[in-house]
Amino acid sequence: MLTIGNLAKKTGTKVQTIRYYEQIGLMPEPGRTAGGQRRYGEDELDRLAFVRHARQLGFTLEAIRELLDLSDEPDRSCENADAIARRQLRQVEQRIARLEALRTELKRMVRECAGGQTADCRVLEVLRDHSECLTDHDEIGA
Amino acid sequence: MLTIGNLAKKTGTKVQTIRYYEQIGLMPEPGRTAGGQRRYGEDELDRLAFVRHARQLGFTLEAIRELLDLSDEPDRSCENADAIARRQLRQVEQRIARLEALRTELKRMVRECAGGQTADCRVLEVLRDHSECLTDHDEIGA
DNA sequence: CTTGAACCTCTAGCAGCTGGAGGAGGTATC
DNA sequence: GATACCTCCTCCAGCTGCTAGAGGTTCAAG
Repeated sequence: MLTIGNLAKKTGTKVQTIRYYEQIGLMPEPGRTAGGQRRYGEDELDRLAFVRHARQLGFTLEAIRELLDLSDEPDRSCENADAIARRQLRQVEQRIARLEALRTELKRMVRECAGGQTADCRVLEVLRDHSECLTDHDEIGA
Repeated sequence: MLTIGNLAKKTGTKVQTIRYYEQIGLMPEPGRTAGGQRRYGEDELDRLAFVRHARQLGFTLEAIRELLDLSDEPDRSCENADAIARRQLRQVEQRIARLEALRTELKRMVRECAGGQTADCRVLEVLRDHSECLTDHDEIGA
């Protein structure tokens, strides 16, 4: 039986985060000691590891919820899980493409900085003059 | 003189966002009509365009605040602006590297999905078994 | 002068946590 | 059995960067 602190250590999660997952229903309510402290078993450890791994892969908590539901029904088709993973892959690829455009522009800004005074600073100038850039990469929400 | 709605249109910003920027001190308090509606001039248009452009490049509002301060003092050295841009570039590059690692792993997951039942689903299996992965890319905060 | 769009303020909410206050539980040692 | 000390508990507030809605006012066109 693991305390919440030990579970946190084993999975590289913060204690607060585990309680948060419980609160939003991503983790089950665990057993408690007489004094009211949470105690966890192997099942919970596995589940949390799954969640954390999926988070590291960038899945949203909602997507993870779906994946957990799927993995609770071993007889169902794999298609759904596959679709979720593909969607995630597409999103990652979009983000990479956007970031690469940003990188290009940032590199240009930095390269052209002559190290003079801010009045002539390319960095500031580029930011001021929107027309110099490729415009259509809408980061911001990324 | 621009209404907030027109300013929003010209800069591709939402009205609410402009008011939010004012609230956090990123945009100045503009003049008002007798009835209390905001009216903007060229200065504010330029400033907002600067902010939006920097946001599209992924700068945080804090970084933008610094850049705005710098560009208000044309005599100061360009070094600071350059440092901020370089920092941003580094961050973008790190994010790209992380996302590329994720892409690799997601591709592997998806490629190996045989389309069977969830009991044998590679997608779920990979998420369950942490040992199969390269571990050290800690997305999550990205 | 009337209409209707655009404006106003204020509050609350989103994701995904993180941190702190103030207090109780658990365990090792004396 | 007492003491010390760490971990645990709940509850609430805050972070970034907006976005949405309620409920009411102003402005410009016709």
